[in-house]
Amino acid sequence: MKNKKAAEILRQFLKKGQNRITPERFEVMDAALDYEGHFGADDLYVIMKNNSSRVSRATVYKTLELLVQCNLLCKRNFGDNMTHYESLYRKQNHDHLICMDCGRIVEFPSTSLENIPSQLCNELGFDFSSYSFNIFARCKNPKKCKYFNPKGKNEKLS
Amino acid sequence: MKNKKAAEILRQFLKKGQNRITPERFEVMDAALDYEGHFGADDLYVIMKNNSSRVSRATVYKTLELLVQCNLLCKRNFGDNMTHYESLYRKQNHDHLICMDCGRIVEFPSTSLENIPSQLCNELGFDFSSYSFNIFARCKNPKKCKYFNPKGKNEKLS
DNA sequence: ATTGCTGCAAAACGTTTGCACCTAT
DNA sequence: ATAGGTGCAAACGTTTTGCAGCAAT
Repeated sequence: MKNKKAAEILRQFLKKGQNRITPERFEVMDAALDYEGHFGADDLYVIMKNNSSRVSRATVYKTLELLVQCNLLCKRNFGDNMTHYESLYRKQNHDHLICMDCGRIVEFPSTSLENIPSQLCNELGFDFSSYSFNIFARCKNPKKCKYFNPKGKNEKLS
Repeated sequence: MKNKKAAEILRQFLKKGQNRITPERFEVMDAALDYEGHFGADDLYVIMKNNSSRVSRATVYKTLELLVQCNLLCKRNFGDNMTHYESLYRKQNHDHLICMDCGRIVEFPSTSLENIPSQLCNELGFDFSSYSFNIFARCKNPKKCKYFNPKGKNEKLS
């Protein structure tokens, strides 16, 4: 177990519920927290398999949900109909700009929004939970962008 | 054809490309623009089928993309891994609050954000295309909410 | 006549589920 | 001993694709 502090958070969370403390869950946690950037559940499964882990796809998917519940991860949706996860552990608040040409994801601090979401919830009579703010844009010079993806894989984003 | 002005927009758009002007495309356009609120591509297909249309699923999916391209529709992603479409025709700019208990979608004007997205694109060296701003929240009193969904269908949203 | 569009069914994709076996409690 | 978790494969729901026939240009 590489992330001891996070492991303690997970352990406490599992104890609180009726959840069992299993090695597989910590294995998934380590892989998830070590991942740089945003990943899909299946990506992580493949990575773990390539590192000769024996966890199953089902366990990876279920454990990621647990990690979201205890705030070690968060979910993101960038419009490509798959769930992206991202470590929240030791990270500051930020939002995302997605390049529609090359698929690059640029993070920027959320300062511009600050307390707009919770304020709006109050006005509308809701309890704030979370928000997502994504900007979709294009490299100023896609041809010269080293990430340029001529297939336009992310064309469908919006 | 019910929406004559929109039909003209679509017609011009199709002519500009190498696209053909077919009755099916106008049929999908009418169904889409007449829909109140957000809909999935398959929802629309089923509705059209129930109204004894002969369009195929493939045509509905493809035509919706065309309608997005000519700005009659826009895509939304609320985190449930399916694409929601919404008419842009005669609608003002707004964002969405999604209730995680009952799934209700509340629209509110985008005034609070205004020009933040395009400003940020400039700073980061991108050409602004679009943005999405979703707030996830819960009814202050879910038990009394007439939309209350005890199954928590939208629990996975974030 | 040509090329793009249609409908259909099959495939693809990410994700969830059912179940027999296993293991933490 | 008994919930709850695991791995596997099958099922799921949404979306895309291949293809033969059709229709707009």
